Amino acid sequence: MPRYDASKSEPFWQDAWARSGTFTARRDDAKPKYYVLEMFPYPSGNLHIGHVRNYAMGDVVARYKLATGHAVLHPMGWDAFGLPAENAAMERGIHPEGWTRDNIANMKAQFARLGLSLDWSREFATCDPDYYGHQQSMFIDFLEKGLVYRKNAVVNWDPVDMTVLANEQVEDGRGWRSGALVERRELTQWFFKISDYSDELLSALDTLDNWPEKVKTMQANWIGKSRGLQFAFGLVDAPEGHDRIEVYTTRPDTLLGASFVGISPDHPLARQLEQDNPDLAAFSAECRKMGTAEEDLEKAEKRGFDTGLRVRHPFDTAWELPVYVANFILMDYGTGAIFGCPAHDARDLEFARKYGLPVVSTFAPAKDDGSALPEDGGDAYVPPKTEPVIYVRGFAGDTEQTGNDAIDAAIAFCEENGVGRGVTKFRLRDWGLSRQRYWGCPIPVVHCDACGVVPERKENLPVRLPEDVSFDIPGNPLDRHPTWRDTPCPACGKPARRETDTMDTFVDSSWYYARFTSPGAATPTDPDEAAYWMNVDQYIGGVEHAILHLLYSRFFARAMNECGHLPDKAREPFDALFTQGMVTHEIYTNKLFGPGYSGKKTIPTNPEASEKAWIRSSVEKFFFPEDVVSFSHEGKRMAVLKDTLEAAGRDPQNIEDLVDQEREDEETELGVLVIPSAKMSKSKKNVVDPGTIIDQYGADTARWFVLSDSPPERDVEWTAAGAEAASKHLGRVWRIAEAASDAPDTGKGDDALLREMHKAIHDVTMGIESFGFNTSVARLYAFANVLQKSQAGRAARTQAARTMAQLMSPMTPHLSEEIWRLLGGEGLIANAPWPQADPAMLVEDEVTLPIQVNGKRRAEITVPKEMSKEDVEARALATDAVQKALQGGSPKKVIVVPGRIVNVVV
RNA sequence: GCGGGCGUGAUGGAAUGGUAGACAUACCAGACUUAAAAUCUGUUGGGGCGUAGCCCCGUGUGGGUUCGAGUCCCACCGCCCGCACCA
Repeated sequence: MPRYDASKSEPFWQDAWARSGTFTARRDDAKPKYYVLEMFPYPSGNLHIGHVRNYAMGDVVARYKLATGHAVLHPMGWDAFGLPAENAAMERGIHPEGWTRDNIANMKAQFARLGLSLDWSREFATCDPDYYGHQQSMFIDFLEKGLVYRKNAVVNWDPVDMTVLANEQVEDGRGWRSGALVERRELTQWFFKISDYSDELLSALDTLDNWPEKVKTMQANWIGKSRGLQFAFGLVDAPEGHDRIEVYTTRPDTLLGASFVGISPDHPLARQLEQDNPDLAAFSAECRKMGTAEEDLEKAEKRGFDTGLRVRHPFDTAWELPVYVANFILMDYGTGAIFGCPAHDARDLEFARKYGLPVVSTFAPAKDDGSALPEDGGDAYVPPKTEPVIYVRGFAGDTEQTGNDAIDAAIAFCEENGVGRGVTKFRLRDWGLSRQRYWGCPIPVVHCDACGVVPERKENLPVRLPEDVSFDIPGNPLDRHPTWRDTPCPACGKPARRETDTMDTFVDSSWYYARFTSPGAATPTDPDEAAYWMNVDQYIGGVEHAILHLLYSRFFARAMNECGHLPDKAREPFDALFTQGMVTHEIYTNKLFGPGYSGKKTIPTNPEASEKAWIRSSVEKFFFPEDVVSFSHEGKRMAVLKDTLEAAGRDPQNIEDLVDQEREDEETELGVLVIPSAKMSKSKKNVVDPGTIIDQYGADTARWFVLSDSPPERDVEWTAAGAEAASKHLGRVWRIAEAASDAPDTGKGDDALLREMHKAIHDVTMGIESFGFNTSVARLYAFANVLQKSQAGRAARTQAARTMAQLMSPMTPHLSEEIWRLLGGEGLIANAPWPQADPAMLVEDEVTLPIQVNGKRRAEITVPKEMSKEDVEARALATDAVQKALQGGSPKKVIVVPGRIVNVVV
């Protein structure tokens, strides 16, 4: 028999599947339907090994569901709009569409080699005018339903490139290309009214039983429902038009600890004051010279500007508080104004200490643990709201109560006394969808001097992107494209201008799952097909999408439902969600100047060496795996450059030579630092190309590797050794199958093998059902070990080997088909029904119980499975170890957990 | 900064609150071979002792709950992900 040759087998079976149409989704009312979807990729040009892991997982589910008698929908497409295409266009003078289409073609060819059970007849890209045309028509539907509106919002503005920057294009407050300091600028932009659904999006999380808890928690925190008090501080000597400052607080119980009022630089009062206060104007301008990312604001040093204005405390009009304009207060949150209570908020405390403002505790720990109060230099005291505390300056409710009770009491008190009202607010902001870019879905509205903002007529959709554009001038090409931009008003027919903003790419990915149910429909969805295929039974993707993509999709499904594009049951579109971990790979970086050097970039003491190091680092911050020799020494991963090793005449095979080289490099500061488990990226030179792996070992090996070892939700480290091991095992499986087929026809059975087979069926099935692919793989290793050693005759071993092939088929479909054919399986293994475990074969007659004495294992006994608790206890007490421990006395307590353990307490 | 997660042998990891280390990698030893590769077999958490056996320690660190904790609770340390214009 020839060795198994993946390079011949894999294309053969891929062709066989395609010809038989095995993976074409078909409605079949005799079967339950199953819709499995993996997050579609951005067509960056190359599939990376992380994609392989994502799609291999989805494929296991899809193939398993097919084998268990489901009508399976398993589609694939392309999330094709986005910034990288425009960046490529600018850098290389090419067109974003050409670049994108080329990348799609490349990646589709790479997909084909993986042997995934995808229904390619449903493929589309979000940059297809057909797809984005339907998106435009839904935008108009949403507009009619009042789910879209316009308002001002700030963007990152690059004053040199005269363009809007994405957050990722801002580095240390500067534009990534121009290096200019970024400014915040207000533009009128389109928003989806996702905030209308805040409560529903939050409460419906409870119905998502098959979503990871962590994702639901993250979404709940993001939506951020809070109950608080909204009230106003009256201004002393109020300037024109501003007699009060509205604030919202979630901690009204700390009102008597207030020491200042802070307002956003964008607050109307701040804006008015800066008119005739140049210092304040300068301060506010400084605040606006910051990126829009929340992270930047939060990390920035807290700064304020004393306006000189004062407000009266609502409980005591003689008590006045200063009003600051502060850089950490966002106009978008609450009312754009807060009161600061330094004793119970770390940020307010930092601010108060900086500006010498009073710090007054309103409550203290119920149990004095000796730590200093905030007014005595201690940390801000912010206990969980469920913890009882002593109110030293409370004004409502009991002296000792929880934060929650005190807040309720405070709101009630304030309402009774007419100081304010209790309100529920959400952190969730409306979804700004406008992007000042070319490569996205055009927003289908027209601006007319006479009629205002008018939606495009549906019969004119899609509003196609013009193809004749160039990227040699900064800014959005749509803005300067007169023949595209100038268009008659759909309402009055007079000359008007198209909206030149395009949509956020999150819009594209918020409904693709629905389009897959009827990709050719003349409307966004075909109601009948959507009713059949929705919901997505299993959605699989990266945890990095835990909040935005999934929240936006949940919103979109609701909005689509209200416009008649999705059935009621699809308002919550993903029944089950699985978030898989990344595939990582260690990186080899320059010790002195690479990242991860603990941030301590020490000044080198040896000037000559440092210069060399600098020269190298300016050329290479990272090294390719093939340019280094990596090794482990005293539990540390180390690496040296092949070049330096060779120059020094050292042997790369000799560990001592390697260690010597490493020491020497240390002294000359030319060392290579190994950082394990780094996210793959081109710039870090640690990307593993699936193509290379498939060339070397075949797709089955790549698939088997990414599914083995690590639990799917956790990151997996790509190692050459791991891939090698996967390949070896698949070779062994093939030899086991051959041996079974060649075994003498003795008719000899093997009871142990049969039991192992049924256990394997059970455990592998459980593993797949519960996304424990790594444990399924481990079980298959164990089964292979037993089968390999079996002395049974041909029939028994063939049956076992065929079952093994079936159990492996969702993971290694090509090899499994080959074995299936070798062992006389009927038709394609992909169509064969999933094997069933016989429950009778799973139970053991006897169990071995560990005997513990005071929780430590001291002996074990083997007893019949059905033995009574009393008998087990007697047997356990009779063991030497227990007798020894008892020393003639009697046990204090004996715990018998049937079938599990016996614990004797002495 | 805020929110979420993770931490177990040399390595990836397994373990409904019930024998920690399944399965695999790596290493070592053996078989086969002129040799190597491939393949097959076996050993391997650390330490100790009176070494057919037994004892002690051990799941990032420190506490706690429990007859019993890798698992639950609290605090800390380290790493990873998200933070609304990357996708």
